[in-house]
This record gives sequence, structure tokens and C-alpha cells, in this order.
Amino acid sequence: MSIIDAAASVFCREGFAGANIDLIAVEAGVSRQTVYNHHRDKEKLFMAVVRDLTERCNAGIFATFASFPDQPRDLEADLIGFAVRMNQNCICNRDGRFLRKLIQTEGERYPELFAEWQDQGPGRTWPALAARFARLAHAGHLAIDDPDVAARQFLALANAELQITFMLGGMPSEDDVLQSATHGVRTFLRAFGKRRSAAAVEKQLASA
Amino acid sequence: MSIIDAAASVFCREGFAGANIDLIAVEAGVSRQTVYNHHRDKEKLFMAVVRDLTERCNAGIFATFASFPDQPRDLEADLIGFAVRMNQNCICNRDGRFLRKLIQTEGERYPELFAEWQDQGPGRTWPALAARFARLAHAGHLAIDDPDVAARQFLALANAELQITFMLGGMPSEDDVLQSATHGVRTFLRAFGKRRSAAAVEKQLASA
DNA sequence: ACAAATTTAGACAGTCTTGTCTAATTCGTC
DNA sequence: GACGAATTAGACAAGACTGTCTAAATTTGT
Repeated sequence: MSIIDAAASVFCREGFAGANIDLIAVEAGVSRQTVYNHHRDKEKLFMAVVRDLTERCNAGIFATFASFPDQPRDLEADLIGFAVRMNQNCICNRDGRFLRKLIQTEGERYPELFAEWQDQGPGRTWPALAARFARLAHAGHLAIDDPDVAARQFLALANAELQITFMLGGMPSEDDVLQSATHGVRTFLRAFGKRRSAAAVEKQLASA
Repeated sequence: MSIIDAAASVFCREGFAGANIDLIAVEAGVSRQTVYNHHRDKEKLFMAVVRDLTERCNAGIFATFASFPDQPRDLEADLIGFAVRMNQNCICNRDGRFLRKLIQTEGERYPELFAEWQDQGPGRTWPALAARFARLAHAGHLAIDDPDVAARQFLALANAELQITFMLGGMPSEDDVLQSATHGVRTFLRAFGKRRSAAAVEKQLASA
């Protein structure tokens, strides 16, 4: 395991103050001095960890975006699949859990570092997801007013039942992820799906 | 400020490992020895803090539940008001932010303590909120299959746009809270509101 | 095989923290 | 005012951690 990986693990488990450089060195399989050679001090090491995690998470998120159902065959099933992949590959995986925890625990202590994360992370991924939903709406598959709002609500709904697990830093089971995604997507489609509205049917009735 | 309050503040800012008992004593305006007299050691003090916060947050949540719109005049406006109160009085206030942060940062280290929180907190509040929505549905104001799912999704939607602020431990502005609640409730009602469905109108058409 | 660069083990000073102890002081109550 | 309980300041030992240093060992490239 690389020094950065070991450091990520220890920083997450113990917090910045509680993290022990000796332990990081042991876990990385190197001597303490090597840690200090590569990364000047504890704080620099921490920054390197956050940057590394942000980068890898972003890569995972954009890779998963590539599987967004732009031309859905079964909209509900396709969106559920996408939500599940999003969770499994980006939010619940090692990097995602670690990054989230570091942001939560140390975010206030390093404003500039996490401002950078916000720009590079959500600042780039949210609009990208919103654009996908906008295209889906434009193609007639959804009825969306504000794609940015819809994108945030999509993720919020897909994770609605995993909140407590996330809070405690745990890893939800595959079943939990699937169930939360299923319920979330169903509600999302009840809100934004393009069933013929009652008004449209009435109009059709009137013209008949 | 009481010892518990000061400790909550310091534990949240610095984490358990980084929290300094001297600092807690100063912030509480007592001597270090008094802290040790009241709470045997750091860990006991931490437990007392979590218990106290859980209790106060629960009280606030149930107090806010009392203002749930059981007989809504304007369902959208009433639910938005409820969502805003929920956020302002329970989730974004001092106790709520502190408790959330302690759960996130130290949850894994004290499984039994936070299992207790889960039982006493979400374990009691979620079903209570679900019951309110069930009643609202039974009275004909909403079309809900599973009130537990709906309750979780209601909160997820109401907070959908505050996630990043929560992650960083920040305090969203009143405007942000109102906007997130408004968008969230609108989507919630698009999904669960009782407009006549297209199917119902068709049935009416067929019988005519 | 050799030279340069890197890594290692271990010692080390300096700092910080926890939790205890003691003796003096303050507070509440009668 | 007097007595018992609580609080305070400060010293203290024991332990932990960071970051540096040195000399030996190992790896790397040629």
C-alpha cells in the first residue's frame, strides 16, 4: 500500500489530530523517515491525501456519468441502474467514503483546501449531471423545469435511505443500495416522469 | 456556559483526539479539576455530551412535529413551512449541527453509544414523522404507498440543496433553507400530491 | 561491480496531554 | 459568623507524538 493510501486510511479512522505518523509508516510498509522524506510534514501529507482522493473520486464520477441512460429503453430500470452504479462506484466505495469523512471532520480547519475540493468536485460534477438530465428532458423523456435542482434531488432521493449508514461511515449492503435507488427513482419519476397529465387527457376527451 | 456545552463545542471543533480538557475548562469558566470532578475522564465526558445533545435534539424534533400540518389549508405552503421549521429548529441549529458532526467523526469509535443514539433518535423520530404523513394520506391529502419511505424522502428532498453546507459543518442562510424546502416540497407534491391521475380521468371517460 | 541515491533503525530533544494530588480558597447554608 | 462542601491554582509523573539527526544498509542505474 502506498504512503498516501495508508495515510488516507489512518486519517479517516483516527482524525487528523489522532493520526499517528508511525502507524501510517507501518501500514504503508515503510520507515517513518521515508514518510517525512516524501511529504515534508503531517499537514502536507494530509493535503496530498485530500487532493489524491478528490482526483480519484472525480475520475470515478465522470466514468460513471458515461453510463448515464441518454437513450433509455426502460427509463425506470435504466435510472435505477445508474443510481446504483453511482452509489457503488463513487459514493460507497473506499475513496468516496474516505473523502466524505475527511471533508466532514476537517473541512472547517482547511477552508482553502476544501474550497478547492468544492470547485473541482461538486462544482464540476453537479452541472455535468444536470446537463444529462436536461438532455433527457429535451428528448421528451422527462418534464423538468430546473435541471440543476432535478439533478440534486435525484441524488438526494437515490440516497434517502442510506443517510444514517453514511453518517456513521458505514458501508450499506448491495440490497440497501438497490432498494434506496429503486424507491428514489420511482418517486423521481412520479414527480418528473412524462405520463400524460390529467389535463392532457381531459383535453383529448374534449376534442373527441 | 456549562461544562457540557463547552465540551460539545470543543469536541466538535477539534475532534475527540484533538480536544483539550484545559481548553474545555477555560471555555466553561471552571478549573480543570472541576471538569474531572464532574465527569470522571475524557471519554465519560464525551459520552455525556452525546447523550445530552441527543436528548435536546429529540425534544426539539418532537416539538417541531407538533406543528405538522395535520389539517392543511394550503398543503404546499404548510409543508414548506414545516420543512423550514424542521431545518431551522432541529437540523441547522447548534445542537443539531454538533450532534451530526460528533456522529460523523466519532461514530465508528463508539458503536454502542451511537447505536443508542440511533434507537432513541431516528428510531423514534422517523416512525413518528411517517405516522403524520400516513394520516395526511388517509385524510385524502396525499397519495402515499409507504409512509416510511415517503417520510425519509420528504426530508431528503427538503435538504437536497443543503448537503454541501452540511458536509462542511456550515450554517446555511435562511434563504438557502427556504429555497431548498420550496423546491423539495414542490417535487414531493408532484410525486405524492393528489391531482386526479391520467388513469383516473381515463376511467371517468370510459364510464361516461 | 560500483557509485549514487534512497531507505532504514534508532536515538533524541522538545512539546503537549491526561489524570492525580495537595493545599488554599470560596461558596452555600444554618 | 461558622462549618462542611465544592472549587481553585498549581505542581507533578507518566506517556505519547512530532520532526530531526546519524550512521548503517539497501536499492538503483550504468
